[in-house]
Amino acid sequence: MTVLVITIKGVPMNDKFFDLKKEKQDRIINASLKIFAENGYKHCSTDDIVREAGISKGLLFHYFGSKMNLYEFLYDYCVKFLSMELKSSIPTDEKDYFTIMKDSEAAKRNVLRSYPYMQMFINRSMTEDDEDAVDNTSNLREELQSIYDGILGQVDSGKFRKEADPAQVHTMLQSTLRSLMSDQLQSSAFNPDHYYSDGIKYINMLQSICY
Amino acid sequence: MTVLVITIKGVPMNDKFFDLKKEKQDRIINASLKIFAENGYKHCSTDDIVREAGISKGLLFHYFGSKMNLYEFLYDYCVKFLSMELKSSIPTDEKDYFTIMKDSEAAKRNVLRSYPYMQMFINRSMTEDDEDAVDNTSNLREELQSIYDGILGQVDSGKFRKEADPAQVHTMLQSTLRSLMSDQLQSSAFNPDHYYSDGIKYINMLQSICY
DNA sequence: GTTTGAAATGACCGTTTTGGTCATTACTAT
DNA sequence: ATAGTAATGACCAAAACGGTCATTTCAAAC
Repeated sequence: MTVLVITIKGVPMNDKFFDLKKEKQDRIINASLKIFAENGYKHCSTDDIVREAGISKGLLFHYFGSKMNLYEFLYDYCVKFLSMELKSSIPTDEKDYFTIMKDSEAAKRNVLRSYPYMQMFINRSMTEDDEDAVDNTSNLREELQSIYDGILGQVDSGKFRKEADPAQVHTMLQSTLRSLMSDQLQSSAFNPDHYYSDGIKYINMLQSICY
Repeated sequence: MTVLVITIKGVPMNDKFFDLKKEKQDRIINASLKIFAENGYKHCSTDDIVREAGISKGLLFHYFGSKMNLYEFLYDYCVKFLSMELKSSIPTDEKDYFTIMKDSEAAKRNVLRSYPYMQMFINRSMTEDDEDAVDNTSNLREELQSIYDGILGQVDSGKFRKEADPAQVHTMLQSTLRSLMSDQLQSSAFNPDHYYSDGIKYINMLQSICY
């Protein structure tokens, strides 16, 4: 008896996973995201994941079959979830850079409420060094990238004063928000709303000195 | 016959290490810094280090005795090297924030020329999760922190316009420079001077919109 | 309260990797 | 040649790895 089926996206797994209580699904997903995010594919151990999730090792492999399948499932899940939140939070006709970034942060906050380590998982994946892991998620990577590109493509940076280079400002903001999240996730009691309000402060300050 | 002696700083190692050609010393140090920086203490393997350094495993343990001793030696070495460069690059009577940051970047560039992964090693150590590794370097961590605190203590932020909060600006700049370095180290041909000139651009832009 | 089928377990497996050792070899300077 | 140190890498016991499976737990149906 085989328990693996092929999902729409092509990630082999046992669909019975989705019959679990949502809380348990998310506990497994979050534990996996966290351990992968912290150590990368190769140095992430399934023992650590099941310990973090509070489930048995057998169960993890019952649902996902292999470590690589789990990784692919997670990536697919992240791309779907992130793009959904982004699309519903950012109006396609918005052109102001800082407004878009605030909307994007609101989307991020929604993501973090359900999956605190989802953003870190994606961040870490950008420097993934395991060849197989990269190969098996390349299409998903491109899909996510094109969404980000699309959002930035609608920006009109006309309001920037001449001393403020939009590209440099964007790089700075991205770096700042990323390390802000990294720092706050490190601390024991992570709070998405706290992260969000901190992020908005930086965006507002940047806006006030860039316009 | 024991080959381990106690150095001034209290890190047990074989002093004969310093009799090696400087190039070989640095090859071993850089390989160790790189592997530790990429994986953290626990998931860093000595096999990876010797492969990266192009030496035999026996030699590494001949000089450093154990993985933990190597880690402590590296930390000690970094603190000494960083504080030396910082002290010689930043005048104690300089009060302007952006000038100090530029001097600090010049110091960093000098460090990177000899040890490209030194800064990343220290960065990674800030989120080290191995208890023993943290405990055994706690005094060195404090020493380095007090140096950074001292430098920032001499800053007079009077010239900042009211919309630009100095603390927030500093956080942003730190994050930006860190991810700038991280990105460039990722690429195959890392160039300290290239990193430096990129960093200066960000500092200049920030200065022009903060004053 | 018994039956039943799926959910869940964790001891266990073979393999790989780990930090660390040491008998041996290579090299260099007399 | 000789002597002494630099350097090697096969080797070790122990741990960790991804993955399996016989067994147990559990909840719903009768």
